[in-house]
Amino acid sequence: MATQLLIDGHSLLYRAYHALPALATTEGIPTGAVHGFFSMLLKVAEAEHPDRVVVVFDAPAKTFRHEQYAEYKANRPESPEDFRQQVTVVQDLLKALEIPVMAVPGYEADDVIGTLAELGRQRHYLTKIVTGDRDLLQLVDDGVEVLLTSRTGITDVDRMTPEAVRNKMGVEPKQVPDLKGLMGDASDNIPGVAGIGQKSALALLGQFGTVENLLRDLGQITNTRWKKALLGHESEARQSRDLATIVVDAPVTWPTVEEPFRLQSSDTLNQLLDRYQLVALRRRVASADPNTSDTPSSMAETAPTGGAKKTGMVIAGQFPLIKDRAFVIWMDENDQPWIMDPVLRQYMATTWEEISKTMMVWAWGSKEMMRYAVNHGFEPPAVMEDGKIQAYLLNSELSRYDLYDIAALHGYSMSSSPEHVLPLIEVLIQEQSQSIEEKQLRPLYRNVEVPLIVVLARMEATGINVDADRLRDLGRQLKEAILSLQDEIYQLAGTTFNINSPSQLGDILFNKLNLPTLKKTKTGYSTDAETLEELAPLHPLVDKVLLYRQHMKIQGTYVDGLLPLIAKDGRVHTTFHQTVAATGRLSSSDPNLQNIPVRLPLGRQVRAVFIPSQGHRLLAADYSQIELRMLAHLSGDENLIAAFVRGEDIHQRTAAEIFGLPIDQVDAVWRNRAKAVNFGIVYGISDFGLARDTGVSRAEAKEYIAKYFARYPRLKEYFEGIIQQARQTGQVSTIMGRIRPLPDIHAANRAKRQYAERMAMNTVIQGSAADLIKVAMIRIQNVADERQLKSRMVLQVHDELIWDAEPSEVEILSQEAENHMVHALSLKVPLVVEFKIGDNWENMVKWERTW
DNA sequence: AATCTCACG
DNA sequence: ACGTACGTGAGATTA
Repeated sequence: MATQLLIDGHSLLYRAYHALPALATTEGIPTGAVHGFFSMLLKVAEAEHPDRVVVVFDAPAKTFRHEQYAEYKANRPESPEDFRQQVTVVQDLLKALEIPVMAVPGYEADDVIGTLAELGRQRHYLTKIVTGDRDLLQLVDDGVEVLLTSRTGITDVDRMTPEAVRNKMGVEPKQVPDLKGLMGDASDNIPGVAGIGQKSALALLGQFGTVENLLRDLGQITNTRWKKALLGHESEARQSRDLATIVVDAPVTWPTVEEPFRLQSSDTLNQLLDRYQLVALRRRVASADPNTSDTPSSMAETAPTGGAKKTGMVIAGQFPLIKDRAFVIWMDENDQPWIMDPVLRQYMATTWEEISKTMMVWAWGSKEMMRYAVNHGFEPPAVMEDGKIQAYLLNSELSRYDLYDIAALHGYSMSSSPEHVLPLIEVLIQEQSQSIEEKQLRPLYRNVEVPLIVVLARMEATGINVDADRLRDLGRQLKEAILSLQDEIYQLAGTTFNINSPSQLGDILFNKLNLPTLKKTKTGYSTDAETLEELAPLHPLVDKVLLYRQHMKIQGTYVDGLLPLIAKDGRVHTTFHQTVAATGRLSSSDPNLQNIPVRLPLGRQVRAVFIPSQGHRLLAADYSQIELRMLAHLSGDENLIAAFVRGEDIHQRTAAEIFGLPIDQVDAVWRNRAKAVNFGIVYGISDFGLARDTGVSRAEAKEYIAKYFARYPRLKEYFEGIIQQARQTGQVSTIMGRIRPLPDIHAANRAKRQYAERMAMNTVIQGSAADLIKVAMIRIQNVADERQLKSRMVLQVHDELIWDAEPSEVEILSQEAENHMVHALSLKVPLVVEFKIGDNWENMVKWERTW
């Protein structure tokens, strides 16, 4: 059976117009919708193999079959100028492609399509109608399908057969006008019957079948509300139905078309394609026609300016990559995507749907692109490979993982011209994949780091709500306090000076006031908080400076720093960095939301400006003692494991063990010392550091450490083993096999060497904890998606996750979160997660599930 | 650009 | 006799 494809031109072009970025030629002629239109048309044509293709537009005439329709046209806001320009471009191109364009004065495109379908039926054609307009569903029958463009995009269609229409609309195709006649259709300006909505209309049609039957048997309606709505409004129902009814006998002649349909090159066409710089289409035409060369004529280059080097990504049709079906997407500094054919050095249009559904994505830094997709309501493309992540996993010590830096490491010195980007990314990913395999990093890469990218992109896109008024108010209070502190300091110093300048402050403290110098820096004497606290009893100015510094810190970093980063949606959208911390942790910047003050009341006021979305609550989940638990597991120390299995207060237990006290005689002082020892253990302990932090003598600190290791012998062996491993292999690895090179482990300089040893010990602990929470984040997000929760994960602070939570979801969300946090990895110690909830990030209180 | 200081885990 | 707690990011000053 022969097939005709009928394209609802206006509907399709309008969809393309909205689905695509506003691309334009170098002369500024808009072409985004044109790209999308033909991308769609050709895709459907390829899939459906039609014998003939006809595109139908509304005629530019003023008279329409229905006056009301003319009114609707007249009332409709003028379509944007850049849209109307593209209608002309599309029509010119269709003409050049020898695809007939039909428009009948006085008739809507729908009527022309309906009539062509009818003419097709008489000629035994199968008709396929491409549109986004559901009115056309009334034409569906055994010989007519509607390919309905989906709501999200333009290259995907729903195939509407009679059965599909019944499922989607709840009525037979023929009943669509009756349905609209009753319920109306706001988008088409069809009034319907007041008081009858979709549910009522479906129920009535279910009983009576048609509007005519319904109006004839009004007496049979039992529902008084419906009866009242219909009585006396019969004419409205009929008129609305007629408005919605597509005519199938418009004065249309069966167009003459070359059969079967195929793309065909011509001089006219090529000139148009060149003029509008439609490279993608030109290539498709060229590849469809063996007689034409594939070389474009003069094509101006339209490159974005600067900043484009930051993140690129490759999208390819198959593996290995085939260059003519690959695109590069640059995310520029404004987070705008530039889709480019790297071979032709030409920017072009394709759709995110096309990328997601049909392309295998290879990327160099894909998170920005995903964040863009999320922000614009597109399904973020599933990334197969991200070379930047690979490079980081292979050597987490570097400070940058920009494409050209890594290329240089691999011995490639490429110019940064666009056509080099694709092969460069391709070859680097291939080379790095090999190394990932060799270093046994594949599970970490494939199961953790790559799936995490989209989780982070979504967290960034979501952002966290901020009470900007409260933040500004805090700023005003701080400003006042700072001015008065400044005054007091100048009074006490007997002079004005820049308190923010360590050298000027040092001059006042150490020369003018003759306070003792306790600690040196590279450039002079230290004035840090630790030093000032020691000096405080000696002069009243010192405390004022400490207080001034606290206020200044809050004002500068958190108030003035944060305010300009509040986006139009009233939220701050941090960037999570996945390739920065050498241990495998995430970091956060612009703003850094992982160091919002919490310890002091003054700083906590900043925390209070972070609030949930309207009607939501903030929910936080903290791992308890995650690093010590991880250490207990990794070392296998029975004593430490037992303490966690018994659910003891670990600092209290440590105090009892190393200070030889009965557990119930451990007071706050001993507990705090033990806590410092535990921190020290995690950091790679030294007696000096411990002494400094606890205030005890260095000799005493040394004794604590000795006792600690005596009580936890396996732990000492474990650390020794880690350092041995570092010496032998030059690296250490975490619980999931993340590696950190430690080149300084053999340094001649002892300080450097010891530093590397502390890094070795700390990295396995910190890095393994980072592995753990990443796994949890991915699983929690997957479950939240499956359950279609409205709650959104918004922050990760190393051992803590925070959600902007829909109140009714808190129970289930916390249950899933706890489950996946506690079971992310199977350890020899139990993991414990504590929940808090609140109306801002400061006032959160412990929360326990009721079931 | 480097240094100092300080916020977080 | 060394010179130290581990991992980050940001703002202000100084060079």
